[in-house]
Amino acid sequence: MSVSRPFAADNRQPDPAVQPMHPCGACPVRSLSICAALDYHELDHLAEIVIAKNHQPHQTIFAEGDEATDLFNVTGGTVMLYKLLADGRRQITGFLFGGDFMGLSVGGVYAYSAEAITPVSICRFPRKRMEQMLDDFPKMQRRLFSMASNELASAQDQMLLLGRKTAKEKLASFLLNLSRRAVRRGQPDNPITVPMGRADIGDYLGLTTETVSRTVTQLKTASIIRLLDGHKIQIVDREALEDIAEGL
Amino acid sequence: MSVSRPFAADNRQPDPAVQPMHPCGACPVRSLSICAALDYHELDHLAEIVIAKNHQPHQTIFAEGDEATDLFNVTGGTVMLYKLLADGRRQITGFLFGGDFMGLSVGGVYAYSAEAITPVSICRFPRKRMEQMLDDFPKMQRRLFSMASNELASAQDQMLLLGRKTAKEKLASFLLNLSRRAVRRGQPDNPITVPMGRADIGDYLGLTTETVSRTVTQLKTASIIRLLDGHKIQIVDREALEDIAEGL
DNA sequence: CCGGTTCTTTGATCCATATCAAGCAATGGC
DNA sequence: GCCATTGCTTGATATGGATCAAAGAACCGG
Repeated sequence: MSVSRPFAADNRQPDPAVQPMHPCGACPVRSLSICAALDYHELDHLAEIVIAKNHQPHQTIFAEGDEATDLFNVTGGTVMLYKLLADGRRQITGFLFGGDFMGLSVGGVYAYSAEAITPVSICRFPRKRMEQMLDDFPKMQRRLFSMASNELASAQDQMLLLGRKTAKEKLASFLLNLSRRAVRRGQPDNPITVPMGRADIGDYLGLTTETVSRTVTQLKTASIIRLLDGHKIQIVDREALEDIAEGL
Repeated sequence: MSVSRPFAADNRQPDPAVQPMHPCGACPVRSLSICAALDYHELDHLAEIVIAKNHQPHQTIFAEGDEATDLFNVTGGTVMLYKLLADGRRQITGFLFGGDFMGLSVGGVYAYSAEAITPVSICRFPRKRMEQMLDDFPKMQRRLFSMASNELASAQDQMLLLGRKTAKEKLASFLLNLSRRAVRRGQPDNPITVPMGRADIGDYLGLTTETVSRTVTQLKTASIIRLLDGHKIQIVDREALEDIAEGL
């Protein structure tokens, strides 16, 4: 790893008494998040402005239209971002896991709501102080830009999915995405943990609960996946799933 | 205007013999694009690396999967960005007009294809030299980030549209977006110019050509819009259109 | 461990939009 | 200015997924 990690390097345990300002040093998702742009020293500055918080399932973290005072980094658990129409129709625009960030705003207000699906731990960075940091650490600015670019690319994939894929193709794509993202977090690619319910999956894929359920059953019956206990799904035939996801 | 423009200020015409390196100085969309971050002096550096090009309708500017060597800025005309599935199903992820930029990449290759719809003029910035500039001019980095953030927000709006809106709501949203974007370019908000065909609109909204056509007819019959010559549509009842777009 | 709540699955039916099929209108090359 | 091509509209029919309905299955608080 190119980032220096003195405490790991000399095999000492970080001592909380010596490092009271380093909650970030031990962060399990640092290498995935905005913070990966900073070395151990620069992390000090970040640690000074960060507020760590936990949220319970169904708790709203911020709502669409709220004044966008903070940027957030998910460090554990699953969060969903969504937008609503006046009559309650909902589109989930993304599921966030450890290492993902959220809170980009346009015109000073959040463009979507964020709600915890599982118990969630989150780092909150006051936007103003964060912007100051971005000026001081261009590396961080780049990192944020690169993460936004990635988000944009996956938003475009999602448009293709929503606009042009069938229910089966949507579900296959979704499961494979969960698998790929699990790998990025250092988790096994199989079986995958699916912490969100059928209704949430539906609102993410532009389907109803019932169609999600039926389509899961189809893939199960075709022996492409297997449902396990504890919100887990085993991918039995990944190649078949990939073919379906690409519309082959 | 806060950006200094010496030649405008003293009422002299820019002399091409004296200003051969200032194609950007006279750019009609400068205030909308990446370049807005730069003052007249800094623009010199940009002008040095820029390559201006024109493209004819149906011409591909770059293709999904191509090595992402450049960033682009549309200065005139209409461009579409799209992704394809193996069997030819297409999702248009965006229409670009003067001032819009494109070419963000992930993993070194373009994530979508870009094709001219009308005759188009484009500024092309070699990525490598552009990145150098971003380091030298943090303002520009910020500008790019802010533009990417806006793109992300409208991508999320589009997900809501694709996943949860009806054909009528989709079309109403589309027409209003065209109108709002025309205003940003200093054009009248009404009537709007709709340079793309029904098939392209369909592939943008997740509908077929026929459904787009039928839905346009519906709005026309309801006297909410009127079709004019030259790919123009007049919005007759904007409030009704807005209500439809929001699902009211 | 029990009863209530919530989530998931399955079934029957419906409908918005896709698909298939022409006819019609605009556009462009010669 | 005419024909060929392409794009747009309209009509008839089909269908994937929505909706309505209800029976399991998992979960949870006491």
